[in-house]
Amino acid sequence: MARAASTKGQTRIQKEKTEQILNAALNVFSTYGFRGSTIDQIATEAGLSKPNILYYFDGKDAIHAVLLSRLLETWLEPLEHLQDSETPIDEICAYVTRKLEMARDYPRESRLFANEILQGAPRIIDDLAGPLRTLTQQKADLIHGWIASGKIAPVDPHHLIFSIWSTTQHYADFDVQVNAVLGPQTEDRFVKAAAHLNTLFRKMLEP
Amino acid sequence: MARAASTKGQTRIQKEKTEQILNAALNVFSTYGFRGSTIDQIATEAGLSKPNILYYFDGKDAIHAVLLSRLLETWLEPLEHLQDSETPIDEICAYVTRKLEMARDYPRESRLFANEILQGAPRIIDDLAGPLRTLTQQKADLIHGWIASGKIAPVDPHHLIFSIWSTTQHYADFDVQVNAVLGPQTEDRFVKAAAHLNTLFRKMLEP
DNA sequence: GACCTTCCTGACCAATCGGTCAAGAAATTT
DNA sequence: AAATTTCTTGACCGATTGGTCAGGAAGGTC
Repeated sequence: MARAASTKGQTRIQKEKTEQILNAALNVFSTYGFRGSTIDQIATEAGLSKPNILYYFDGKDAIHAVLLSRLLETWLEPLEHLQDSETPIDEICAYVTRKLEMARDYPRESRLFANEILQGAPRIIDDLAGPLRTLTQQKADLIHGWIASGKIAPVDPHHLIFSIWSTTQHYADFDVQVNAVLGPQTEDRFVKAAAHLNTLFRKMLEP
Repeated sequence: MARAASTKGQTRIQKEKTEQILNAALNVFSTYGFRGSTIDQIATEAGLSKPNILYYFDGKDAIHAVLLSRLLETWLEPLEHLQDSETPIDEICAYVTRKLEMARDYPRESRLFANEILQGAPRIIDDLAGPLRTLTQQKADLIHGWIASGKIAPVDPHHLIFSIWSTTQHYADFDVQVNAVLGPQTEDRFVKAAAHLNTLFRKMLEP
């Protein structure tokens, strides 16, 4: 067991180096996926030697596992915040905005997730079919309630959620394509995207 | 130069084996990305020996290149078909439907593309910034014309196109997640998705 | 400053990687 | 059926992979 594995009793150096490694690993894994990434790449990126990486982590899998579990913690948070409201359209649009902000501020995490899903999600399939499914079903019920009371237009709640996920994460995962198509005028991309997605979902949900 | 490289004068066996290899390679590359895939994997998948693969193709890169160029040929086709019409909303919805059908019928191609983009699109960045950008700009102008004549509601044409790409491809690229969240009731997924996306874009575009 | 723990690395290992090659097997042509 | 071309593969190569280990350097404690 590597030193950093125990969450308790970390020295100053341990905290620094593990974060340094995880940050470098996030860069590498989010770009090349698990199988396409090497410990050497992570070591170079982190400015450390390979054996030093393996001093803090039990192996390539262990690093990836920490990143994934950290990711899943924060990934579901925005959806968890979706709650009953007198103005459900605003509530949903606020969720869209939050998701888009995450795509803007945490693109590496988004791509790490996308890579894992694309490759069949071997390491997180249980989380998807478990907690994520439960949470999604719960929020789908909430949305269904809004429909039943005529507060929003009738839509398939699950597919609405898929639309929100896909449209927002697109700006992180397909960033290269978005840049290539829009050209070098990069600055207000997320502002325009926010406005666009806001109208998109608002118009769809108006009864 | 491997035998299969010349498009002309292929023998029966050459045609068969190259297709066999490309099919296997599409399975592997679309799942693991370029760097995460190995020639051995492709060989096993194709039921051939590794040297036999390399008899038909000049190397790993060559196989991947053929798959990508084939992909790009067919990938832009649906968007190219988007043309001026008296009923632009129907025209756009038809495009959405076509894209969704491609996600249903060619999920491997979609994932191959997604993997390439996620990994920074090193091999197709020129196609993105060139032909794709030109075509997208052209269709954005077309959409802008519809807006100017009041036939559809005002939207950012580029971001509209992004929304169409992301929502449709989501059902191919994030297939595992969609399955996990929706559960084993898989059959009419694409039917429901089609209906959902139809209302989504129709309501957004109505003036 | 002596002692103990933590930290770091060069050298190394077996396995796998992309790719080569000579030589034999199978098709095809004559 | 002989000659020629096409096809296939076991054995092999150097480079890279994930990972180990002994031993030295640095940090912290008394």
